[in-house]
Amino acid sequence: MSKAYDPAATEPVMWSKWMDSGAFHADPSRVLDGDAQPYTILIPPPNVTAALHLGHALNNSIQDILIRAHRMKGFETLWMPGTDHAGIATQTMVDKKLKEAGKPGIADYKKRELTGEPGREEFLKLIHEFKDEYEERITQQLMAMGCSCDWERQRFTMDDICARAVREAFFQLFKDGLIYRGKRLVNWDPVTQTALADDEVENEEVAGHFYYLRYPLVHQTEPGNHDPVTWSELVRRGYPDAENHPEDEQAWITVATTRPETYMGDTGVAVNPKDPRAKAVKGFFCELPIVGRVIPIIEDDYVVLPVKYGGQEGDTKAEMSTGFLKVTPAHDPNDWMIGQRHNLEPINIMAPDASISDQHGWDRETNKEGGHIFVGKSREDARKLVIEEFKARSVAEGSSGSLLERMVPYSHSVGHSYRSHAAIEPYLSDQWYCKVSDDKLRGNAQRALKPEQRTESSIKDWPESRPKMVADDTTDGTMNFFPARYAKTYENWHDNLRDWCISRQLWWGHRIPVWSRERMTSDDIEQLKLVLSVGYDPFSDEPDEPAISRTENEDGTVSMHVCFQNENNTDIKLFESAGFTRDPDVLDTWFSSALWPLSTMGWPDASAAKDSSGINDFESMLAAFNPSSVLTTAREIITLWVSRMTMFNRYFLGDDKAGKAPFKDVFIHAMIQDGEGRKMSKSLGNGVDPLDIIHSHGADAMRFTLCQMTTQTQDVRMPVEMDESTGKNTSPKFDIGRNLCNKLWNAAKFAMMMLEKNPVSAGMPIDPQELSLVDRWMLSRVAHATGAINTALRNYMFKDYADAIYDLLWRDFCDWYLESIKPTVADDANQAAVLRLVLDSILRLMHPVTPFITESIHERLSTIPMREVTGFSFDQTQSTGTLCQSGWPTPDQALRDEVAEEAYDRIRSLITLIREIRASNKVHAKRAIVLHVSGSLAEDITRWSPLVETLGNIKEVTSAEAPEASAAFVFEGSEYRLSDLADAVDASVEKERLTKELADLEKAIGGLKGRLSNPGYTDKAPEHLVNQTRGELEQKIQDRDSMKASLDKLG
RNA sequence: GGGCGGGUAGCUCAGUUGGCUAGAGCAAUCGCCUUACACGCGAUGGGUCGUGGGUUCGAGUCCCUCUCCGCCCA
Repeated sequence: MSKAYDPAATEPVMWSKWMDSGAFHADPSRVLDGDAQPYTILIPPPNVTAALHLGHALNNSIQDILIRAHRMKGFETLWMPGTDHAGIATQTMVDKKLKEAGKPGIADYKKRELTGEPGREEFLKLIHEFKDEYEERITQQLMAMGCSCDWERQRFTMDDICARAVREAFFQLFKDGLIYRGKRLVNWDPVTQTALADDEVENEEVAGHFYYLRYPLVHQTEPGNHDPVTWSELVRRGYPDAENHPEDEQAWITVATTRPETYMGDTGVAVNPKDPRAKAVKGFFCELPIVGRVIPIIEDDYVVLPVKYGGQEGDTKAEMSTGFLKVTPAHDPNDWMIGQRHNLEPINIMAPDASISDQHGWDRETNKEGGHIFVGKSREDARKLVIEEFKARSVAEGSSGSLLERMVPYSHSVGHSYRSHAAIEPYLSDQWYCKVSDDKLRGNAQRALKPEQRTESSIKDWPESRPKMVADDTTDGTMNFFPARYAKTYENWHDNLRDWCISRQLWWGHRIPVWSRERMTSDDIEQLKLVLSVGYDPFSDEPDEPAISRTENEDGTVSMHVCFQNENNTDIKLFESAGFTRDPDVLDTWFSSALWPLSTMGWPDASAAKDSSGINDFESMLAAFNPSSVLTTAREIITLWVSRMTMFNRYFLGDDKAGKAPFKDVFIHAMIQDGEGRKMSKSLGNGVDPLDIIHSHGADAMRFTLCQMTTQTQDVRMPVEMDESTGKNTSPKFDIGRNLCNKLWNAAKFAMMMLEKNPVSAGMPIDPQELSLVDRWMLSRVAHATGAINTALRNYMFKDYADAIYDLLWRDFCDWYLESIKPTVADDANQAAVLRLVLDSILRLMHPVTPFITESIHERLSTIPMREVTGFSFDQTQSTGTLCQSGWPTPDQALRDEVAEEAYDRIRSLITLIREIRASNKVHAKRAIVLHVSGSLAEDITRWSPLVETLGNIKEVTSAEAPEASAAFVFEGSEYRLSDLADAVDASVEKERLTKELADLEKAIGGLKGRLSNPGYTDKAPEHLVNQTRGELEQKIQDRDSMKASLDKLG
């Protein structure tokens, strides 16, 4: 074996070995035949937009640890790999890359499409090429990390298998009325020109202004005819302060807005009914400056009262408010609600790119409205122009002050696209919605949660969300978050859930399987019935028939939407010939992600599932592996993903639409930040590439370090440094993992050298009682570590796992066990057998975290026969000669040897004392010294003397009187001496050391005495504690007295 | 505005129901190329546990106040 572990030489070889062994392939029949319990993890499919980052490395290391440990524990494990098509992200990424390369972008392909050329298809081909490249890269990365996925089953959210699931799910939801068409405000991204879901919008604080605009008041005598309202009229109606204005001038009200550019879309002004001015302006109208539209003043208690009229002091909104609110239903969600309540018409004044337009709902010319100067301006330019124009005008000719009353700086949060980072425009459009607020979706998601993780306040607001928990229920109350606090995030999300906008105006994604025809008259419908085959009723609800929904329009016409279950339905052509066209939009990426637990298992039709690689054993996958065991993911997608998977899994897998949750546990891992607590990102340049770390430190080193970092907190920090020699980012934290691997390598090298000298021969299991102290101690430590690791795995405490490995390998095995057995192992057959067994166990316990190095060492170790120790066995697995399929250690409780542990701990304390003296007297490591023992413990020490001699480099343990030139120490109350430290012992060094130790003892004695003289303590503290304190004090006094005696001798 | 996480040694983090002198790794210092490992071995120094208060015989741990950093939601 080489002097140092070489990951680059080892990892590819071990990887091939695993792939050849077929160890990662899951066999559902073993589960269904009862040969093994299933253990399943579905990979959170990484987006095909980029290579994996360190966060992925962490998440996938964790999953591999869980999978590998359970494989060794005898479970039939399935780790389902795959990637996500990431609709908007991928499409914008490809568009950007094309533009950077000077090639035509999506805008050009859209033009082609308009001229009848194949634009959409051609562009999708380009995205597919991009996807293939990144999918390959991601796969390579996961393999380089050692991820033991079932690679034969790798999926992609847009492959045929997944597409079938999406089609079926959409059809069922559509048919059940849980997908509907709605015209309402969406979060519109004007850059990518698509709608976004609420959770794809990020709020950012933006420094802007509050603009105070004056709207003149008018009477509307008849439509199109209006007269100014004068201040004197307002005085008569009791409008406060109206008397301070010239009485014959036109009166105005002031609205405050952060978005003056939307004023062209105003269709009302609202005032709070509690406002004292409300009565005075009742029945009046406002005339929109420049545009000239006359809009009503309505009363709505949504309007915030200004402080002057009853608003709360200190409330920023009340302090900013004028009491009058311009209502723009088509461009603000709150205004939309007000508009709904008061029948105000929404007027959309923007084009999809957010420029001002009179072509998308603002019928400016027909209504003879002004404002043409704003048309065509971007929303930013329009804002400037509106302000300019208002500033230059006054309410009426001759009146004082401009229409722009004032501007106040104001910073507020504005929604931005999580993809393009453009400010979101609330935009009126027709979209498809999934009715997730329905109890069959939301309710099932809530009820899936374990009762202990629900909060009473949530259940109180919504009693039907309480898990039913009938006997043998495997549906409600089964899902468990780790750490538990994240259940709250999940619960809270559902409490405030709104319907999910699932259509996206993109090309890259699952095309919506709906054909529509808008505004059909009753004649059209009769004609349609004729066009369709004789006897065919488009409104029937038979299986295999398309699902049809109708929306009644205001003008009495009907819009019809037809959803076909299969692409090859012959009726599609019929409907198309009747004027139906396919919806051009695609589905939100999360729609297919939400089906991941189903689509990857061949749902809905296992027998028909067959993918390009020819794998066709989906037959029992769903039954064997759904629900999965655990989902490990990042907290930011608890809502986007975890919730929706739960809804869909339960909805589609239950006869009564209340099936099983898709996973038993949900583990939310920490987020890796840089040393300053910032997110790792490309723009900050503080990211660390997993492949760089694999090259510099090895995959195992990276995995161990990540495992050790994974605590239960929500963020973990990783100081990032630039490696000067490679110009790449790295972190000193990975050295821990590399050093650990090297330690293991060398320990194994040494152990096998010993085993060559003293080969183990097979035979009957050894009775632990026949073993030496140190062997019994070591087995006890393995048993202890196994228990600690099992507990850590059960609770997803990965740091505890890493620490248990570290302590077992480095502290117990290397520092003490190997050092202890050096002189004896070559001649002690039992000891050699224990060494063989312990090393094997350590390899097995470490394997899930550091798979490559352990597999490599195991390959050599397995050539040496193993002789077992009674009580020390391994789980049954489908062994194929690889470590990754070898059994997990299952030591009996009886191997936990308290007596051996206590005795060995005493020896270690004694050795530590001896080493301290050696160090303070600068005794060379090679110089063997003499230990003089006396007192009651002399017998024990003599019995341990071979160990003491080895570990302390003692050449002789004697009861003979020590010579003058010797160093004293106190162990368990008695004085011991070390002699032959050097040719002469420096008395002053000795004196200094003993004096300091004496002072420490005195201090401790003082503390203990103080505690015991406090009656509060002796009366109230538990008796065993008080006794313990008394014993301690006694011991310290003995130590002190011995120490004093030693010091006295020095003079 | 609501919710959550965090503030413990120079750095990264442990610290279970309150109970030994608050721990580990790295870094630092000193000594060692001791025949597995210098990616190592032995030893040493280093902390008012964010602030202020409370409960208790006893608080890093429980309660309250304030403060700073970060995340999520509105």
